[in-house]
Amino acid sequence: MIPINPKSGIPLWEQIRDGLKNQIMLGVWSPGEQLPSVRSLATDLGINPNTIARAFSELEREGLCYSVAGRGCFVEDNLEVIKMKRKNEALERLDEILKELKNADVPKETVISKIEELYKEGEN
Amino acid sequence: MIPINPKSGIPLWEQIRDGLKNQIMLGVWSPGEQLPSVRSLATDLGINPNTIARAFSELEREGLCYSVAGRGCFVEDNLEVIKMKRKNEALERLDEILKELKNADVPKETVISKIEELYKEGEN
DNA sequence: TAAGTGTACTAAGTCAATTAATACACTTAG
DNA sequence: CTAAGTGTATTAATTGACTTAGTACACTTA
Repeated sequence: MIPINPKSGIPLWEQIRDGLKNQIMLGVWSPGEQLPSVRSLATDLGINPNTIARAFSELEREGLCYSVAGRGCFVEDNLEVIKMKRKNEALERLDEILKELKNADVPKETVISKIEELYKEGEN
Repeated sequence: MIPINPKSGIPLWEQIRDGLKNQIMLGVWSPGEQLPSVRSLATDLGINPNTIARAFSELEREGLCYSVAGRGCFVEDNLEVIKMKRKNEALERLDEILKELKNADVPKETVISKIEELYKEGEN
């Protein structure tokens, strides 16, 4: 069951999206497995089916699942693809920041030392 | 004269803020120099003085100028301080991205090669 | 065919943001 | 001291976006 707090100020569809995302990432639902239907979740949580559908739609946009009209919503078969996509997005943002730092005359060595420092902390 | 487009969807105060920011960065107004007054800009552009004041307030928050009640709004004397602040903000964002990349198992070498590549392009 | 699925369209309600009207407080030239 | 100029605070109206729900539609499959 996904935790819902209507008074939190956070939109219901976001709470549902994040709850499902967590479950998917934790492996509660296996790749390719069908997620609970829009209507069953709606009745379980006592809210409108469209709100669930919105959450599904966002998850699909993020690549975590795919919906088929008349059949249901299924967990993405290959979660590695998603991780790869996120990696690439992060690398693009890195490019942006680096350009900005270069324009601000931050020397290359400063940036590199930041990296060395961070990667030293863990075991990666 | 600052370009204004009321139909653009971008708030007037943001357009004014960005226009003034550009002029300051380009040196149209010298450090310490008094900017046009809230009311003169308001009548020039045909909008409410409060909208101009909002733009000024934001510029002050960003450190590009400072307002004195009864006297006027003046360009910050030391623009280098501002550049330094922005540099630090960019470095903080760099930290965020690096953490994310590390979590996504992006090897240190990939990140460093990105840096080498970018800094090779220009003359910095 | 019937029951289940996702989806599209519309509308109501809420809430935040923008903008303006107005009055206030301060500084300074005269 | 006063008047004209400055920025600022408060309030309100309006607009617009967002969330959510109601309802109907289109598709799939047992």
